[in-house]
Amino acid sequence: MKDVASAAGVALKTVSRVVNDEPGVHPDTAERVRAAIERLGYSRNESARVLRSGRTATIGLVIEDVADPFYSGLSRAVEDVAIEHGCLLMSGSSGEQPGRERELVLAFCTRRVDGLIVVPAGDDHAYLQPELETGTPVVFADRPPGPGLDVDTVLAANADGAAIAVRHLLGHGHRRIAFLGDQPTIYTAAERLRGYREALGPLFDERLVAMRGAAPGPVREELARLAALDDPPTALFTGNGRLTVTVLRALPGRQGHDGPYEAGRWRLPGGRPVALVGFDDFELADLLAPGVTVVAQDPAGMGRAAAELLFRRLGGDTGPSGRLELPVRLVPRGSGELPGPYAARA
Amino acid sequence: MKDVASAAGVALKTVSRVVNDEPGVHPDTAERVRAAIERLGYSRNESARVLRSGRTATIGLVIEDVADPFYSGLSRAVEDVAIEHGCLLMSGSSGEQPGRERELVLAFCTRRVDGLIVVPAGDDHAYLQPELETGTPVVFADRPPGPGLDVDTVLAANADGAAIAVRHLLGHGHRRIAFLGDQPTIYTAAERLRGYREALGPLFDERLVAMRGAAPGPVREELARLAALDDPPTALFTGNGRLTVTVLRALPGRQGHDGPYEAGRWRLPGGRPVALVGFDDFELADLLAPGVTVVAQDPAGMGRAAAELLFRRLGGDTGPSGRLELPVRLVPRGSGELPGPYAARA
DNA sequence: TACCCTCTTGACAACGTTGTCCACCCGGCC
DNA sequence: GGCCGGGTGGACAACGTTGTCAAGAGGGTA
Repeated sequence: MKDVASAAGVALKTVSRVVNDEPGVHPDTAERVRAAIERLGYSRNESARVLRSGRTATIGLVIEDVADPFYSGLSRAVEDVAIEHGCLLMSGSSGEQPGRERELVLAFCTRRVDGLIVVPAGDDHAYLQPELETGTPVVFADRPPGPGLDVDTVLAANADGAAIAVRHLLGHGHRRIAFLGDQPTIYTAAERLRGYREALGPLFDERLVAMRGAAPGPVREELARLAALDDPPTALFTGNGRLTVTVLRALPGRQGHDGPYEAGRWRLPGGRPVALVGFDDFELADLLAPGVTVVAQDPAGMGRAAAELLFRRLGGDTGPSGRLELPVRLVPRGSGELPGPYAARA
Repeated sequence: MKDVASAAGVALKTVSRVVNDEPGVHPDTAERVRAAIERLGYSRNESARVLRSGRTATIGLVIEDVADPFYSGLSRAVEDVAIEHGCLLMSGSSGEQPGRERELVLAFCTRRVDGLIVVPAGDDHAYLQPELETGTPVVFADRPPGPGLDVDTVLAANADGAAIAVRHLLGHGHRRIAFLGDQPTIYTAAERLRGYREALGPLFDERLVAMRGAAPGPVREELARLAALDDPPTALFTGNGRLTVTVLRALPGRQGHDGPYEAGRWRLPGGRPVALVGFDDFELADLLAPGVTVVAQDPAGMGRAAAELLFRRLGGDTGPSGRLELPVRLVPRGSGELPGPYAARA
């Protein structure tokens, strides 16, 4: 900027004024300055600007994993809203590790992001308190903050969605409905379990619950265990998108791999047909045979809602913090409509 | 930092030394300073640090769309390498618009990222020249830079991969092999077309080429056109992951939707069975019926390679810029092994 | 005791920008 | 002619950090 000033034969401050479109500069002078800027290929040093003004025009986003379609959809929506507000996005994946979540958040804070959107991995967020006190707005998405932290939060209707899935299966004549979910320490998994349990009421049977995560090994083991029960499930409810896919891979009745079974329905190990409803939609769910019935969340909607809340705060809204619960939607595609033993005759 | 200094009863510089683990501070003093830092909840202002040192410990990534699994996989790999080097990632989606690509790159530059990885949308990158001259290293990924720009580049073996796919289909007795690709203005699409054409040699027929992008409408139209030819294709080669999925959705012979056709093979509109090989792997390709044979790229490998090149430059490597071509891999799953009319008898 | 050396600490300038305040020029008015 | 006010431009400090350099303390040696 100094160079531009001397090249244009004006003072430093005049260049600053031109760059910031401030009033009080003669058009001719401004033109001379702009020419010098062009000639020297000058670009303002944002760090110095931040140092003075405190605004980075950058927001931070912490998610579990960009490579998970749920979070990449959310990411994209946040980015779009950020761009609308002239902001850029820094993002990081915590990989479900509380330590990494914390490191990312603090790294964003030292870089003085204007605001933060966090999908928490841990449940202790005391480390965020000082940042909140310095006035950095934070919005939690998908999972609520740990105790004692008072921030805006955007959640999906987890328990509701699970109940919808279970009632759908009950309505098709199923009474033995298994739940395969993520570790119950994860908020969304616990909530979905709660919805599942409440919707089942007295039909709830602990032996039909398997919450050992989405790794193929444990999923296979749990499916084998469920299939070997005296009174095995006639329907499965899977607790998230990754789990649904892992389960589908582990079921023997799938197309082109099924050996003795005819195509067109999913089966437990051993061969009994089984109905299936998954939480979370996923691409190609409609192309499988049969199509996979899901309770769909809207990741982009969640990202947009969180980002809009954040920018409302950045715009100066100091009202009490709120909690938003986004609705979910049942998408019937065939796998959840397989009639169970108690189905009403047509 | 000033507050910390006075709280600990030392000079500013001493605090700076402690914060940066510089030698020459008495352990007792350092302990006192650390206590004060803890007590005041101090965190270094990275902007000021950048202003002095010039390093932001941040790199920028411009891709087409984070929500596309190819790019989100690439993103994640870049992020992992960045974290290993103590860097954070800023990323943005250009949405295939050259103007947006440019804006993102320049926005990253004014924020003084240490380096950039770019999947270009446009083919004029003259605007990058000044940044290169100021010493910001740039790596192009997936597509090469426009003319005149001398930077490291990581590409997939696009033409090779297409040729592999075509030879695979030829080997199974197909002679009429159609190509459905993205707009030929996109580098990867053009390269794949080239590989397809070269592998077909005299069998190449312009009428079997459809390059109108991945939108469902045009894809459906092109499939209808191909099916109506006098000499219709017996095999399809699709030019990228999104296209493969769009084509699968548009084919009538799919499971649970097919009416008169038996399951287990893909069919053209009208009912003729058709073999299919796609460029790019995608999740669940193995669960479809039949499984979709693909030529798989490695998005994470590409991200890692690009990031490692970038950090080599940041580490001071000033050698001539290079071009890396990553191999691709044929994954047979059934759809590409359907025998064509010229298949050798068993 | 004088000297030198090392270890620790501090004062100060500088990074590039913006906010504050002041100086100047010009025309019009009393 | 003196004064005022608006329009323009510039000098300077400040943001929070780090690099440079020098000063002081303490110990060993001549």
